[in-house]
Amino acid sequence: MRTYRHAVAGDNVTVFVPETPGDLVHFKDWWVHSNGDVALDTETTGLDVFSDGHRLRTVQFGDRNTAWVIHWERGGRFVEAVVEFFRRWRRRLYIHNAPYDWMVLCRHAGLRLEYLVGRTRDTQVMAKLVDPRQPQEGGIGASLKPLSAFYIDPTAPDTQGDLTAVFRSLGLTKATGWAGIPLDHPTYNLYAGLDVILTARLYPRLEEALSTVGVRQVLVDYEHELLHICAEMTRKGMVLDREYAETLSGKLTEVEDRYLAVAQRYGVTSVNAPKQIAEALLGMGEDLILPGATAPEMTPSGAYKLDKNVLFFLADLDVKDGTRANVRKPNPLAEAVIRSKRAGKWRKTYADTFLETVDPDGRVHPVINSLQARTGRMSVTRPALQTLPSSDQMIRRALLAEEGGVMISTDFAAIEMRVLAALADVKQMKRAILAGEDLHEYTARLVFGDDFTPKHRKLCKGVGFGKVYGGGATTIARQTGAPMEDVQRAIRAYDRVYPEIKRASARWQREAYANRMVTVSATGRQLPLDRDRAYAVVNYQCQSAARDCLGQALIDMKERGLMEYLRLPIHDEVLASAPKEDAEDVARAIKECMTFDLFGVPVAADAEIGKRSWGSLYGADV
DNA sequence: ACTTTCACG
DNA sequence: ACGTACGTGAAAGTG
Repeated sequence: MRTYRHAVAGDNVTVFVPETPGDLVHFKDWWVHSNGDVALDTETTGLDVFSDGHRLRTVQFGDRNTAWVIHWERGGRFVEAVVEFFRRWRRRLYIHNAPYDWMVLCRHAGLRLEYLVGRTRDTQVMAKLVDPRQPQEGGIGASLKPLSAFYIDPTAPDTQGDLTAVFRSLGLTKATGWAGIPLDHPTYNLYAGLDVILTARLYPRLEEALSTVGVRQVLVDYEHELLHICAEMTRKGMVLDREYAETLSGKLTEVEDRYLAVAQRYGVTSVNAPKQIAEALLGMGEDLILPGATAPEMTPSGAYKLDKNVLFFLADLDVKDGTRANVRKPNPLAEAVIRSKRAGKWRKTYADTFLETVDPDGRVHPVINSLQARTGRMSVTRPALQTLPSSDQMIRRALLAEEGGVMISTDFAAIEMRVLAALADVKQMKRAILAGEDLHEYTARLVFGDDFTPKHRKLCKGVGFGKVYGGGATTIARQTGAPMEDVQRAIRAYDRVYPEIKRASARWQREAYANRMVTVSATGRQLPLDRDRAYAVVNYQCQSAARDCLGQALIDMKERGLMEYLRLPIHDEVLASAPKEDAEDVARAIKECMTFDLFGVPVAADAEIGKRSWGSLYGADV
């Protein structure tokens, strides 16, 4: 038996690494006689759980003073020792970022997700419920290292970061190190063990912290249900039309190169280098001043701003639909940059990522972070399926329903406005929603009278967004393109018609100041505000409550037996795949789960049934 | 590591 | 007193 000793918060802790079947007997003695819960972690060859070569290397178990690193990779009795633990263990498992280890153990140890889910408390979820901010926003950070440093021991080692240094000393990289480091490497084993000891120590501290800030157990349980649902969706994944994706990648490369060649004629070697492009454009006699402005717009660091707005204007194209704007002479360099850059982004970020992440069965498994944003919103990575272009079906066309199935997309109708009406108890708004009116049309009529125009409606929609986002007249004018006077008039009228919004904002801000700058959501979520952006409280309240509407709807869907159809949550939308003949029923059931009362405001949803590809729900049929 | 840009809700 | 657009992930260039 290898043993390693280390100090954690002044205590001597021990990491045991069994080397013989005889050593494994001691491991069993430990867990059989343990009378508490244990922390669990795994080390693998990489993050790509669903790829062909992915392997499980070690499984670690521990309490606050002891860790056992079981070398699964050795096979035989070592594998049996782990399997026996899971067969007999009936108490809690503490896991930091559980969905990853769930996937690993399901795939490599053949465990049932339900078994693991029922036993797990995820310390990362608990930490995010105490403080959902990312480190760059002033939070502690959700990974084990900063949390351990904060809650347990400021000198806790950076087990991941320090290992990267070890990888380098062995001639390995961050990418190859996890697979290539020898199984017996002392640092690897010590750190593998420390991770579970730290997780075991983190759990009670987080329980304390949750109770101190007043997060109720029901919210913790609800988050764990969502963790499960999202893990099921990740595990199931989505069918990729691989041939289409390959062809698409090729076609995009072609476009990218063709327009890069045009840009090169003007001395631009990279379409992603704004500095070069600005220089070339100035050399062509452009002043980079947008209509209505008196000087070129600059970035915070003092460079010329050369984003889509500027480039589309220079190319005389409409930013929204890409058609000719006919307001100036098109600049050919600007147009080439737009086209090459877009094709490059779509290829690299989407088409190629599909092909890089697809599993041997032709499925992609997006990682769904069920509790990611500081408002509680979910995020999706590898690939980032929440951000596929929607202006064109080209990219979404690559993702398919199951064979013989169709895609169903169901989205909440104006969820954030409805949530605002409910949370702030906006009387007139509630009345309009209950009467089934188009909210922005209703507002336009109240503000501009019965002879309001579509422009007035658009403006009122913009003001509504402004209210939800906390924007002012300047931004709303810029976003809607409406004249400043109209915007100001609409805002004044809006405040008259819906006075409760300002009152709620003031109340939420006041309460936050009295509560360590934290506003508490309708579901009891802690939402820390930035001191210099207290106005964002309206957005945090709305975005967060809307996220919980989606969360509750997902839980209801699972309870109604719809889990197998669910593919992806997209903030106010749920994407599903169902057999053609069941599509109507599934769509209706999903829609019912997304239809409910929220403090007297009806929350509604619309379901759309497409064809086999996700793209069929966008633009022309496929 | 930071900045800029762009894809989404 | 007044006004402030919100939340993400990803790629590439810059220094």
